[in-house]
Amino acid sequence: MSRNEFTCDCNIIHEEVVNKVLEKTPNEDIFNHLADLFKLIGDTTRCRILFALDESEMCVCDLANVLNMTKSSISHQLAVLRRSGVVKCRRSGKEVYYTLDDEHIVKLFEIGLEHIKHKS
Amino acid sequence: MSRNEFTCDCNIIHEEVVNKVLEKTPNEDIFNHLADLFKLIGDTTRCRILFALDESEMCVCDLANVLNMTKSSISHQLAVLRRSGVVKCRRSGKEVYYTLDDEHIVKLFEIGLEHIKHKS
DNA sequence: TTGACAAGTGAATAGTTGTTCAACTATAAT
DNA sequence: ATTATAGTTGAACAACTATTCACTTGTCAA
Repeated sequence: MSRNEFTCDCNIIHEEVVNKVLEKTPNEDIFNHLADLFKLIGDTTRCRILFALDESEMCVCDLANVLNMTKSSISHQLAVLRRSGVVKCRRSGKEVYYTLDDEHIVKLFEIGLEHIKHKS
Repeated sequence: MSRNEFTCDCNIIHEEVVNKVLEKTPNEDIFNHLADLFKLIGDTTRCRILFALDESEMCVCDLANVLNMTKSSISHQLAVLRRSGVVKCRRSGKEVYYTLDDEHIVKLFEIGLEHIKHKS
């Protein structure tokens, strides 16, 4: 019944602790979603885009100027953010305007900033 | 004085917006640190380790059993987490016991879980 | 309809990263 | 001392990812 029949290469040392923790462990999907969320904001470029959009709605060219990067690069990252549902966009003429579409992102940044202050 | 002399390949469309956002933009280090923090927890294995350690102090073998992974794999990830200062360890006999060492990690997970609930 | 510009996209490249494997060190027990 | 077990570590490999480049699409104005 122990787990080491599979890929773990060692004995259980504290069976009670392991069982208690296993009981409280969320299922795999939860961890995958959590990791995906943090991976999404775990990139300097995407962090800067999201920070910028938190200040103001912006088109791709504006963002490219703020970040001092190419339109293409920004556009690729915006596509990632849009697919994950944290930004949304609307077209107006030739431009496409992006806005934040997730109330949790800003909270995560706030705590992240606290963390940095605390560690430095 | 505009930024497009460098790597940006387009014109500023809304100069006021760009300037306003540029003023409020934190410096590069902040974004690098933020992204590093989220990258750190943006991995399924490290998420699971941190969740487990939030339940109880554990040694490497226990963690390997909980996650059903090899000791080596767990040890590598614990080294990453330790270098970043989010876990600490103490040796007792042959075993090395790890604990959470960062009050912000749990908060980040809480908001992350809210996000997931909200989106599903 | 033609030209100009904003934006999106697929393929390629370069850099990064997680796991495995095979050592190795550290500690305890016989 | 020898053996066994816990844990660490460096190198190698595979998988992933961010940016670049070239091209395409969409929209507006002349």
